[in-house]
Amino acid sequence: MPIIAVKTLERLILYRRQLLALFSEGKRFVFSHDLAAISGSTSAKVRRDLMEIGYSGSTVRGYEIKSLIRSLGDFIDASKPLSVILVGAGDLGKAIISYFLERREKLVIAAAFDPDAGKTDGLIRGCPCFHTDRMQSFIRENDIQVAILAVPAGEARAAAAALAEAGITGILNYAPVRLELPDTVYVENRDMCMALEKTAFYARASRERVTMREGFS
Amino acid sequence: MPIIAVKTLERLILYRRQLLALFSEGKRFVFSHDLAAISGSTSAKVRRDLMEIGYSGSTVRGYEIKSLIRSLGDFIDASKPLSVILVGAGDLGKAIISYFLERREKLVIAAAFDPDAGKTDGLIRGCPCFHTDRMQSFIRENDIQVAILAVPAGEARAAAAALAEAGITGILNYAPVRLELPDTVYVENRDMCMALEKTAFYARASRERVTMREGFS
DNA sequence: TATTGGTTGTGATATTTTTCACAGCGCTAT
DNA sequence: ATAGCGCTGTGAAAAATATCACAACCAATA
Ligand SMILES: NC(=O)c1ccc[n+]([C@@H]2O[C@H](COP(=O)([O-])OP(=O)(O)OC[C@H]3O[C@@H](n4cnc5c(N)ncnc54)[C@H](O)[C@@H]3O)[C@@H](O)[C@H]2O)c1
Ligand SMILES: NC(=O)c1ccc[n+]([C@@H]2O[C@H](COP(=O)([O-])OP(=O)(O)OC[C@H]3O[C@@H](n4cnc5c(N)ncnc54)[C@H](O)[C@@H]3O)[C@@H](O)[C@H]2O)c1
Repeated sequence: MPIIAVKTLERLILYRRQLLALFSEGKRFVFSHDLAAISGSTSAKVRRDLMEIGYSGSTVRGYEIKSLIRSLGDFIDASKPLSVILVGAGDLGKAIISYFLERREKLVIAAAFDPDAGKTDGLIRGCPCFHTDRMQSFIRENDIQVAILAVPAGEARAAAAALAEAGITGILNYAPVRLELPDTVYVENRDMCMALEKTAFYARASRERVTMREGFS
Repeated sequence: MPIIAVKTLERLILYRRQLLALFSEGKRFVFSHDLAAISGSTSAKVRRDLMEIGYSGSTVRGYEIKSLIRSLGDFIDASKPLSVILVGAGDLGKAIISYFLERREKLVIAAAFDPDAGKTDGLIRGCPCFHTDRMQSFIRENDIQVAILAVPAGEARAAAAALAEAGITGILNYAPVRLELPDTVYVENRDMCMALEKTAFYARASRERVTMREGFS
């Protein structure tokens, strides 16, 4: 039912990044197997993924990087540059703001919101930070669709509900909490504990594999 | 070929978290459909996932939470509590340290490493922070397997290579860079830009879906 | 004791995603 | 010309993952 598979979208986003790097290195064309190699994919997958967005290359030169980047952008990005808001200007929130300042992408953090009086109505590294009271009206007035949620776990559900009520349709959630929201809101969970547990699991598996191999040699 | 599917592992980790919450609420038994509801899964998937780790419940009471948590732990966790190191004590790194201080999990950050003289040989919120020079010997002496990588993009490749050389088998990578490492090292990428682009994409899709539905009603 | 009701564990089936493999193409070199 | 090469686009097969659906189970109840 979804127009495109999640995994395909992730790869498309990755391809675009790698293509931008290639382009800035002066490359103008790329073959599916090269793009695969630098993206950790396979040539067949690359070709299939690009087929998905209706892009065609040449059998002789491969894909023209510039136009492919444009096609990927047409597919991935919104027509207008997208504003997002940050909810929760704690340690993580501040790190996110400073991270986004460096990068000049299509995605910009329009404002941050935090109930803590010490931080409100000021600027965090150039990004305006308002009191949470003003969050919903800001979303409505500026037609914000996406929010990054970096509030304490105990606050996450309530904050997410407020976001959904104000019309947000996508939440990037850093709190280790499952948000239960109407399915009009897309939630992407970035749970650090989960990521670390997963990494630890495969680290262990990897080490055991190596140990086993040594046993054979 | 992998002993367990990635997605299954992710769900198992999630189940455990939800079960811990249920247990602390005083619940002692849970049915597959309840666990599914709070984990965003389905009852069939829950049952299959638990089958995967060889856990059995009762048809009458469901699963006994305490023993299920134990079984999940046996499967997911290492036998000893696992130490991880943090590489790069910048904004993100510091946020990660303070995050892990709050939580008392099986996973502990043993030390941080940063080449910046202003931070070295000191403590960051109680976590020892050493100069990068000492990183490899620390890994070897303490038999560290897992590292969290939060260095600037330009440094990521070199830092990852150093980690791999010292024997790290799992890297949780926050830099927006694809690491090319021998396949003895498991790499989990947590690319924030990718996450945000993905969220924005589905936010847009969701909004369009809603708009379309309104058109029908 | 027999019936009911609601659950698990799991074969069987359906769907999704990946991989295979090759026809067909356009450039190059002869 | 035309043969050869190495690539793309894609149908078809395979593999991975999710879903269905039901026998077997057991406590509660009549
Ligand atoms: N620090 C990390 O590296 C890290 C990593 C992964 C996940 N997380 C999660 O991200 C969240 C934030 O982490 P942190 O370390 O920045 O915590 P923090 O306590 O430093 O910051 C949380 C901020 O949210 C604000 N806040 C509280 N309620 C709010 C509300 N209703 N609306 C808006 N803002 C509100 C607080 O005033 C505070 O400034 C937590 O849920 C944490 O579990 C953190
Ligand atoms: N800040 C965020 O929220 C955020 C989010 C996603 C991804 N990232 C990525 O995470 C990384 C770190 O982000 P940040 O905001 O903390 O950057 P930062 O510049 O604040 O911190 C980077 C730290 O790494 C240290 N460092 C440099 N080279 C090193 C090396 N070889 N070994 C160990 N440490 C080294 C620096 O001294 C600095 O303290 C970047 O790659 C960034 O793109 C950051």
